[in-house]
Amino acid sequence: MGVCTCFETLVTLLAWCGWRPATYDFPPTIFGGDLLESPHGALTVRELTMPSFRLIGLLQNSRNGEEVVLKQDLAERLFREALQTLIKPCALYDEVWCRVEDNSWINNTSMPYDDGYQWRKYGDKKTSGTDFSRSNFRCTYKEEYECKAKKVVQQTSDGDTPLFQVTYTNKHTCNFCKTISPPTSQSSSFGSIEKDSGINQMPDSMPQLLINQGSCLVDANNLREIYTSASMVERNCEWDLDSLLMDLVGFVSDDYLLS
DNA sequence: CATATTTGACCGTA
DNA sequence: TACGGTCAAATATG
Repeated sequence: MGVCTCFETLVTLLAWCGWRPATYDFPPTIFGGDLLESPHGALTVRELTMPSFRLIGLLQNSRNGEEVVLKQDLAERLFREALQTLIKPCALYDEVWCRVEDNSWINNTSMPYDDGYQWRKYGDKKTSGTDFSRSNFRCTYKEEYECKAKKVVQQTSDGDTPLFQVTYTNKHTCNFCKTISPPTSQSSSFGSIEKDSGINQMPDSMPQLLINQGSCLVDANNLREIYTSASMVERNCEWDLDSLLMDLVGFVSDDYLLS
Protein backbone atom coordinates (compact mmCIF):
# COMPACT_ATOMS: atom_id res chain seq x y z
CA MET A 1 0.00 0.00 0.00
CA GLY A 2 1.62 3.25 -1.08
CA VAL A 3 1.60 6.33 1.02
CA CYS A 4 -1.09 8.11 -0.97
CA THR A 5 -3.33 5.09 -0.90
CA CYS A 6 -2.70 4.87 2.81
CA PHE A 7 -3.81 8.44 3.34
CA GLU A 8 -6.81 8.05 1.09
CA THR A 9 -7.79 5.05 3.11
CA LEU A 10 -7.39 6.95 6.31
CA VAL A 11 -9.41 9.87 5.05
CA THR A 12 -12.13 7.53 3.92
CA LEU A 13 -12.29 5.95 7.32
CA LEU A 14 -12.29 9.33 8.98
CA ALA A 15 -15.04 10.61 6.75
CA TRP A 16 -17.12 7.66 7.67
CA CYS A 17 -16.52 8.36 11.34
CA GLY A 18 -17.45 12.00 11.03
CA TRP A 19 -13.99 13.47 11.02
CA ARG A 20 -13.69 16.67 9.07
CA PRO A 21 -10.37 17.75 7.68
CA ALA A 22 -9.55 21.43 7.62
CA THR A 23 -9.38 22.96 4.18
CA TYR A 24 -9.61 26.30 2.54
CA ASP A 25 -12.71 25.25 0.77
CA PHE A 26 -14.48 28.20 2.33
CA PRO A 27 -13.55 31.86 2.18
CA PRO A 28 -9.95 32.04 3.32
CA THR A 29 -10.52 35.51 4.69
CA ILE A 30 -12.67 34.07 7.42
CA PHE A 31 -9.61 32.39 8.84
CA GLY A 32 -7.07 34.95 7.76
CA GLY A 33 -5.36 32.66 5.34
CA ASP A 34 -5.43 29.29 3.76
CA LEU A 35 -3.86 27.51 6.67
CA LEU A 36 -6.44 26.22 9.05
CA GLU A 37 -6.14 24.67 12.43
CA SER A 38 -8.31 21.72 13.09
CA PRO A 39 -10.66 22.56 15.94
CA HIS A 40 -8.88 20.40 18.45
CA GLY A 41 -5.59 21.96 17.49
CA ALA A 42 -3.74 18.83 16.54
CA LEU A 43 -2.57 19.60 13.05
CA THR A 44 -2.60 22.21 10.39
CA VAL A 45 -3.79 20.70 7.19
CA ARG A 46 -3.62 22.31 3.80
CA GLU A 47 -4.98 21.48 0.42
CA LEU A 48 -6.90 18.45 1.45
CA THR A 49 -9.40 17.15 -0.99
CA MET A 50 -11.14 13.85 -0.91
CA PRO A 51 -10.58 11.33 -2.20
CA SER A 52 -7.43 12.76 -3.74
CA PHE A 53 -5.48 13.51 -0.63
CA ARG A 54 -2.75 15.94 -1.42
CA LEU A 55 -0.02 14.56 0.71
CA ILE A 56 2.55 17.12 -0.34
CA GLY A 57 0.42 19.95 0.95
CA LEU A 58 0.03 18.23 4.26
CA LEU A 59 3.69 17.60 4.73
CA GLN A 60 4.66 21.14 3.82
CA ASN A 61 3.03 22.59 6.88
CA SER A 62 3.36 22.31 10.57
CA ARG A 63 2.09 24.27 13.51
CA ASN A 64 3.20 27.66 14.75
CA GLY A 65 5.90 28.19 12.19
CA GLU A 66 7.86 25.19 13.30
CA GLU A 67 10.17 23.63 10.84
CA VAL A 68 8.51 20.76 9.10
CA VAL A 69 8.45 18.01 11.62
CA LEU A 70 9.88 14.62 10.93
CA LYS A 71 7.63 12.95 8.45
CA GLN A 72 7.06 9.91 10.54
CA ASP A 73 6.26 12.03 13.53
CA LEU A 74 3.80 14.02 11.48
CA ALA A 75 2.18 10.87 10.25
CA GLU A 76 1.87 9.57 13.76
CA ARG A 77 0.33 12.80 14.94
CA LEU A 78 -2.20 12.67 12.16
CA PHE A 79 -3.11 9.13 12.90
CA ARG A 80 -3.35 9.73 16.63
CA GLU A 81 -5.65 12.64 15.97
CA ALA A 82 -7.63 10.38 13.73
CA LEU A 83 -7.89 7.73 16.34
CA GLN A 84 -9.03 10.17 18.98
CA THR A 85 -11.69 11.28 16.59
CA LEU A 86 -12.67 7.74 15.83
CA ILE A 87 -13.37 7.31 19.49
CA LYS A 88 -15.26 10.53 20.04
CA PRO A 89 -16.39 11.88 16.69
CA CYS A 90 -19.57 13.52 17.88
CA ALA A 91 -17.94 15.46 20.69
CA LEU A 92 -15.61 17.22 18.32
CA TYR A 93 -18.13 18.25 15.75
CA ASP A 94 -21.46 19.30 17.06
CA GLU A 95 -23.06 19.57 13.73
CA VAL A 96 -26.63 19.21 12.64
CA TRP A 97 -28.23 18.56 9.31
CA CYS A 98 -31.67 19.96 8.56
CA ARG A 99 -33.76 19.31 5.53
CA VAL A 100 -35.20 22.49 4.13
CA GLU A 101 -36.82 21.29 0.93
CA ASP A 102 -36.71 18.13 -1.13
CA ASN A 103 -33.52 19.17 -2.80
CA SER A 104 -32.08 21.40 -0.12
CA TRP A 105 -30.14 20.69 3.07
CA ILE A 106 -28.67 22.95 5.70
CA ASN A 107 -25.66 21.95 7.71
CA ASN A 108 -24.90 24.01 10.77
CA THR A 109 -21.31 23.44 11.71
CA SER A 110 -18.52 24.99 13.69
CA MET A 111 -16.08 23.70 11.16
CA PRO A 112 -16.65 24.13 7.43
CA TYR A 113 -14.93 21.22 5.81
CA ASP A 114 -14.15 19.63 2.53
CA ASP A 115 -17.24 17.61 1.72
CA GLY A 116 -15.53 15.66 -1.01
CA TYR A 117 -16.93 17.54 -3.93
CA GLN A 118 -15.17 20.14 -5.97
CA TRP A 119 -16.78 23.56 -5.87
CA ARG A 120 -16.15 26.80 -7.65
CA LYS A 121 -16.98 30.04 -5.97
CA TYR A 122 -19.00 32.30 -8.19
CA GLY A 123 -20.31 34.97 -5.89
CA ASP A 124 -19.86 36.67 -2.58
CA LYS A 125 -22.54 38.90 -1.12
CA LYS A 126 -22.96 41.11 1.85
CA THR A 127 -26.37 40.34 3.25
CA SER A 128 -28.49 42.50 5.44
CA GLY A 129 -28.65 41.78 9.11
CA THR A 130 -25.17 40.32 9.38
CA ASP A 131 -21.59 41.45 9.10
CA PHE A 132 -20.61 38.22 7.43
CA SER A 133 -20.70 37.82 3.69
CA ARG A 134 -22.40 34.92 1.99
CA SER A 135 -20.39 32.79 -0.41
CA ASN A 136 -21.97 30.99 -3.33
CA PHE A 137 -20.45 27.88 -4.83
CA ARG A 138 -21.43 25.72 -7.77
CA CYS A 139 -20.11 22.35 -8.80
CA THR A 140 -16.84 22.59 -10.70
CA TYR A 141 -18.31 20.20 -13.26
CA LYS A 142 -21.46 22.23 -13.85
CA GLU A 143 -20.86 22.54 -17.58
CA GLU A 144 -19.09 19.26 -18.15
CA TYR A 145 -21.74 17.11 -16.49
CA GLU A 146 -24.61 19.59 -16.32
CA CYS A 147 -24.39 19.24 -12.55
CA LYS A 148 -26.78 21.61 -10.79
CA ALA A 149 -25.43 21.16 -7.29
CA LYS A 150 -24.78 24.35 -5.37
CA LYS A 151 -23.88 25.34 -1.89
CA VAL A 152 -24.01 28.56 0.08
CA VAL A 153 -21.79 29.24 3.07
CA GLN A 154 -22.92 31.81 5.59
CA GLN A 155 -21.06 32.51 8.79
CA THR A 156 -23.67 33.06 11.46
CA SER A 157 -21.63 33.93 14.52
CA ASP A 158 -18.17 35.00 15.53
CA GLY A 159 -15.97 34.35 18.52
CA ASP A 160 -13.88 31.45 19.66
CA THR A 161 -16.21 28.96 18.07
CA PRO A 162 -17.68 30.62 15.00
CA LEU A 163 -20.68 28.98 13.44
CA PHE A 164 -21.39 28.44 9.78
CA GLN A 165 -24.55 27.59 7.96
CA VAL A 166 -23.88 25.59 4.82
CA THR A 167 -26.84 25.16 2.49
CA TYR A 168 -26.66 22.47 -0.17
CA THR A 169 -29.09 22.61 -3.08
CA ASN A 170 -29.61 19.94 -5.73
CA LYS A 171 -27.91 16.60 -5.80
CA HIS A 172 -24.74 16.13 -7.73
CA THR A 173 -25.22 14.55 -11.11
CA CYS A 174 -21.52 14.58 -11.92
CA ASN A 175 -20.65 11.62 -9.68
CA PHE A 176 -17.23 13.10 -9.40
CA CYS A 177 -15.05 13.02 -6.29
CA LYS A 178 -17.98 11.96 -4.18
CA THR A 179 -17.23 10.98 -0.63
CA ILE A 180 -19.76 12.41 1.78
CA SER A 181 -22.83 14.28 0.70
CA PRO A 182 -25.84 15.69 2.40
CA PRO A 183 -28.06 12.87 3.56
CA THR A 184 -30.56 11.61 1.06
CA SER A 185 -33.97 10.12 1.59
CA GLN A 186 -32.67 6.99 -0.11
CA SER A 187 -30.07 6.50 2.59
CA SER A 188 -31.14 3.44 4.52
CA SER A 189 -29.32 4.31 7.71
CA PHE A 190 -30.60 7.84 7.57
CA GLY A 191 -34.20 6.76 7.57
CA SER A 192 -33.83 5.29 11.01
CA ILE A 193 -32.82 8.56 12.60
CA GLU A 194 -35.13 10.80 10.65
CA LYS A 195 -37.70 10.91 13.36
CA ASP A 196 -38.05 13.93 15.55
CA SER A 197 -38.27 17.55 14.49
CA GLY A 198 -36.54 17.18 11.17
CA ILE A 199 -33.15 17.64 12.75
CA ASN A 200 -30.74 14.93 11.89
CA GLN A 201 -27.15 13.95 12.12
CA MET A 202 -25.18 12.75 9.19
CA PRO A 203 -25.93 9.17 8.31
CA ASP A 204 -23.42 6.76 9.74
CA SER A 205 -23.29 4.51 6.74
CA MET A 206 -19.94 3.82 5.26
CA PRO A 207 -19.41 5.78 2.07
CA GLN A 208 -19.43 3.36 -0.82
CA LEU A 209 -15.92 4.19 -1.87
CA LEU A 210 -13.54 1.89 -3.52
CA ILE A 211 -10.05 2.14 -2.16
CA ASN A 212 -7.16 1.50 -4.45
CA GLN A 213 -5.06 -0.96 -2.56
CA GLY A 214 -2.19 -1.94 -4.78
CA SER A 215 -3.53 -3.38 -7.98
CA CYS A 216 -6.94 -4.33 -6.63
CA LEU A 217 -9.91 -2.33 -5.48
CA VAL A 218 -11.15 -2.98 -1.97
CA ASP A 219 -14.50 -1.93 -0.71
CA ALA A 220 -14.25 0.21 2.36
CA ASN A 221 -16.45 -2.21 4.23
CA ASN A 222 -13.85 -4.89 3.82
CA LEU A 223 -11.34 -2.61 5.43
CA ARG A 224 -13.52 -2.22 8.43
CA GLU A 225 -13.73 -5.96 8.83
CA ILE A 226 -9.98 -6.24 8.65
CA TYR A 227 -9.51 -3.89 11.55
CA THR A 228 -12.35 -5.04 13.71
CA SER A 229 -11.25 -7.69 16.13
CA ALA A 230 -13.54 -10.31 17.57
CA SER A 231 -13.00 -9.12 21.11
CA MET A 232 -13.97 -5.58 20.20
CA VAL A 233 -17.11 -6.81 18.52
CA GLU A 234 -18.06 -8.81 21.58
CA ARG A 235 -17.80 -5.69 23.70
CA ASN A 236 -19.77 -3.80 21.10
CA CYS A 237 -16.80 -1.55 20.43
CA GLU A 238 -15.91 -0.36 17.03
CA TRP A 239 -12.37 -0.76 15.91
CA ASP A 240 -9.13 -2.39 16.81
CA LEU A 241 -7.59 1.04 16.86
CA ASP A 242 -4.11 0.02 17.87
CA SER A 243 -3.81 -2.36 14.96
CA LEU A 244 -5.03 0.28 12.59
CA LEU A 245 -2.59 2.84 13.92
CA MET A 246 0.41 0.55 13.80
CA ASP A 247 -0.34 -0.61 10.30
CA LEU A 248 -0.89 2.87 8.93
CA VAL A 249 2.21 4.28 10.55
CA GLY A 250 4.14 1.33 9.26
CA PHE A 251 2.96 1.93 5.71
CA VAL A 252 3.86 5.57 5.84
CA SER A 253 7.20 5.06 7.51
CA ASP A 254 8.27 2.63 4.83
CA ASP A 255 7.47 5.14 2.14
CA TYR A 256 9.34 7.90 3.92
CA LEU A 257 12.43 5.82 4.29
CA LEU A 258 12.37 5.14 0.59
CA SER A 259 11.99 8.75 -0.44
C1' DC B 1 -0.72 28.99 -19.32
C1' DA B 2 -4.69 26.89 -17.09
C1' DT B 3 -7.62 27.26 -13.52
C1' DA B 4 -9.71 29.49 -9.48
C1' DT B 5 -11.11 33.64 -6.91
C1' DT B 6 -12.49 38.34 -6.35
C1' DT B 7 -15.62 41.83 -6.98
C1' DG B 8 -18.52 45.20 -9.19
C1' DA B 9 -22.20 44.94 -12.62
C1' DC B 10 -26.38 43.18 -13.98
C1' DC B 11 -30.90 41.44 -13.47
C1' DG B 12 -35.11 39.23 -11.49
C1' DT B 13 -38.23 39.46 -7.71
C1' DA B 14 -40.93 41.35 -4.11
C1' DT C 1 -36.04 50.52 -4.95
C1' DA C 2 -33.83 47.20 -1.91
C1' DC C 3 -32.22 42.77 -1.86
C1' DG C 4 -29.89 38.80 -3.26
C1' DG C 5 -28.38 35.46 -6.94
C1' DT C 6 -25.47 35.15 -10.96
C1' DC C 7 -22.31 36.80 -14.48
C1' DA C 8 -17.99 37.94 -16.13
C1' DA C 9 -13.80 40.77 -16.41
C1' DA C 10 -9.92 41.45 -13.75
C1' DT C 11 -6.86 39.43 -10.83
C1' DA C 12 -4.51 35.80 -8.29
C1' DT C 13 -2.43 31.33 -7.98
C1' DG C 14 0.34 27.34 -9.00
